Amino acid sequence: MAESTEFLYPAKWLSKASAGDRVISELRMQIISGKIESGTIISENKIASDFAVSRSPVREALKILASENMIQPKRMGAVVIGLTEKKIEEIYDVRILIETFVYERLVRTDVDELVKELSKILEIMKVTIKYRDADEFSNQDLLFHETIIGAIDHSYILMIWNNLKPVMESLILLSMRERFQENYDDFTRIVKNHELYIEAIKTKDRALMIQSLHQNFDDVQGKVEDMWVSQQMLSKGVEQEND
Amino acid sequence: MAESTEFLYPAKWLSKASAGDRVISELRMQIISGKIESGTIISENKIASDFAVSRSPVREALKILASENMIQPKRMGAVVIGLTEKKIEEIYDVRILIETFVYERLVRTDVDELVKELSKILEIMKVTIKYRDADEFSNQDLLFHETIIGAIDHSYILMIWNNLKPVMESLILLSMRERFQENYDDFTRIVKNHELYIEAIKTKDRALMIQSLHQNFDDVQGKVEDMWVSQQMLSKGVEQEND
DNA sequence: GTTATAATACTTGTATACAAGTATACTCAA
DNA sequence: TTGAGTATACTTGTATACAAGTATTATAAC
Repeated sequence: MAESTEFLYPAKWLSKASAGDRVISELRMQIISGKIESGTIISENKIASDFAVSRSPVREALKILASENMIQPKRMGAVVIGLTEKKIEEIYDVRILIETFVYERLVRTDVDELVKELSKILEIMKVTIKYRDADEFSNQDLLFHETIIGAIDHSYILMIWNNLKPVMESLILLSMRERFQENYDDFTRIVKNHELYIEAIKTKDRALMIQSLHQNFDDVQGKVEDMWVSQQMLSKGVEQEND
Repeated sequence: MAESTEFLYPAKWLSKASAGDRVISELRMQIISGKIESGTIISENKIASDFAVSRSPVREALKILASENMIQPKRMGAVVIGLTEKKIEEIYDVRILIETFVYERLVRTDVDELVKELSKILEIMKVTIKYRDADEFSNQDLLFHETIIGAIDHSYILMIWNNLKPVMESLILLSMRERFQENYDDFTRIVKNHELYIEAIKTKDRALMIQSLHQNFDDVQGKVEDMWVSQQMLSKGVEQEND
């Protein structure tokens, strides 16, 4: 195991978290970043000793990560799957699917409160950009979309979001950290996209919505993939087998 | 706790299952059937003693059920949520959403193999109807749709299905058991709907697909709700609070 | 060298013990 | 009767022990 003592997941987001939560979040980041290569075989005992905790919280973590398709249980141990370009595209397929669904509901309701809330989040995002806080920017970016989704009261659409969210979070964290370093100018465009998004919701202009939705995702997706591919290159990505 | 020693979940489906799996499946059935009323407060210890197992498998079960929105964790214990009419509608919203997405992919691929597979499943369904095997019919019904969804190779659409599946399974099991008793004639219509479904996939007739999809769900949904409402009446349904 | 069998070192699933925290009930004072 | 403070009986989170099963390795026979 790599000897870096650095944690990838923001420590401040784990202030009230249990050991299990820490293992889940950090392990996910290590898998998605490629620090743990796909194809690696892991076991409860191995992870437990790596993180210096007992099997109980680890067991919990592996169950979660398996449900997120980050690892695949075998008869003995589990093989790390991680993300591929294809999977990242699939994640955005689902996001477009559910956000389109949500928008169709939103046009039939009062969105004043939502628009105000989104405007607030966007302003906070601008501040995080100004102070180059990649982690908090990622947090607010996710919150922006979660707020939209939460605005329609739909427990199963929300369930999909909640299942997708952790992987998205890791992906966006890694992407934004890189872009704050390498492509700071990206953020003016991201802000503009989000403004467009709010405008589409406010005016209930379906065409504008479709446009901003795809523009937003196409932009993010391309960049996330770039980041991801380079990350994988660094850790000489291993081809996953399809059991 | 009710003194019935009868299990709601088919025992034969649990032949190779762990104690944890048994607790998950049976607990889910008891919640959805209303045997455990919504609003009930449960704890790991309580369920453990009810099922005569230790806390370890129960802990696992409650985590799963929480992710399915069947229970809601509190500071101490968890409150049983269960299903409402609204939530059942929401489940079918999502099914229509993903099956429509899947269909759009299917029209662009070779569906011969899939159509053959679906025809086989449908014939098995007919046999289970003939022999009035409600549980196996439910199994094949779910398999039918899972086969369609699995036909496009999309891990995150499949993930949504997998998240939805257990609750669907319980719901369909309860519904079909009742209909085999009370509305046996329903099944000729169900078979016809599935035939239409296969036809829509084979001919790649989008209009036919939309029609059969909604017809299928509208039919099932109405009936499931009827069943569910009457079940709830039996157990004098408790209004859930929205914490 | 090859193959069959046995020993060993893993693996997961479950039970149990303990620690730390939270709600409830009880006691005592006013 | 009411209220503050404490004791008690819960709760979850984690560590650990053990059982049963699986893969690997070593050993022995040919």
